[in-house]
Amino acid sequence: MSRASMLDENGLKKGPWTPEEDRILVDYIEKHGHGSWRALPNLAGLNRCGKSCRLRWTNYLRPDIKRGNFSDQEEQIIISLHASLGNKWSIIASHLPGRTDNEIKNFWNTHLKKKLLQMGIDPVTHMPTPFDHHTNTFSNLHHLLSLSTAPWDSSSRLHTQATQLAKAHLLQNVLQILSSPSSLAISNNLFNTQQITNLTYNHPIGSSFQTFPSNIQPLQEPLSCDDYATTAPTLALENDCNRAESFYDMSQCPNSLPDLIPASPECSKIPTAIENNWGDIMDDESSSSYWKYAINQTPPPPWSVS
DNA sequence: AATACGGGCAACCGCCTGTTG
DNA sequence: TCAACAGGCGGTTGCCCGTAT
Repeated sequence: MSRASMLDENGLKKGPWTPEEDRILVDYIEKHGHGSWRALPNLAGLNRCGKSCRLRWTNYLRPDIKRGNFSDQEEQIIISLHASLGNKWSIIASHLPGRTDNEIKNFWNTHLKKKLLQMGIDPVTHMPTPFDHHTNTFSNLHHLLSLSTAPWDSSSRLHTQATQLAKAHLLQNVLQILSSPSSLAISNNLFNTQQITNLTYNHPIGSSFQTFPSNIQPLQEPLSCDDYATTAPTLALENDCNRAESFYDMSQCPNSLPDLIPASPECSKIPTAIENNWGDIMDDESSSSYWKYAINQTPPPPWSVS
């Protein structure tokens, strides 16, 4: 199911593996371990380069490879981790037992990327598509709103996600307008624009990203199993029961995830001015549920100083 | 029925990093 | 300190197959 077999300049075979080659490789590794990959082909009697053997083993023949479709939970983990890590497929794969980096990479490129685009999210930045200054429209907002009002299967989370994204999208564009030079005076009455750049909100499909595109979330220390126990109740408080439950469902406490909301208790304090204005812009559900303030600058913001 | 087209994915390529002497 | 080597990683390629025309 791939390129036709051929020989490279060293006479080593390239292209698809035959069942017989697979059997030889598996037999050898089961008996001796892989050891030096470069030496393995000769020792095992395979006319392949070591690299090809390693890839075949790690991506296909390893006994702990999980086959089949990705679950919703796996999807969410991939999206979350990609928002934090970018195309670090091997690290993402380390959080999904039985999945290979290659498999996740392919899944991302063929499925998730399109899915995010359809939802109006840039798959690179994980941010809603920005305000279109040429047409003076909120690109994709209409689409998101139509998604949020369309009939949905009750088992699907997309409905909620689309609603939340539409709200987030609207808010982001409002913020952009407020932060424009012509609106600076107005926005300064609401809050310091420097502070805006550090606002993050909890991505409805499992990640956090900033309202302004200048920064990507830095890699956080992975969550420990205990962190999951504390993260899930937080999520529940945020009215995101599905996601909270999904954390609880990780019964075997899988590999850790980055901290999606980089906020210590004091850091997560939402400034009153912003909170009040959010309330005017957003409804109750989203105004207080999906936003947190991350303090990562010095000096601390005025509202954190009594 | 034949052909064109596009999606999915296994495998390869080339670069980067860590290790060793 | 440096070079050589091995392994790992992300990006890309190209074939197979299902679907549309």
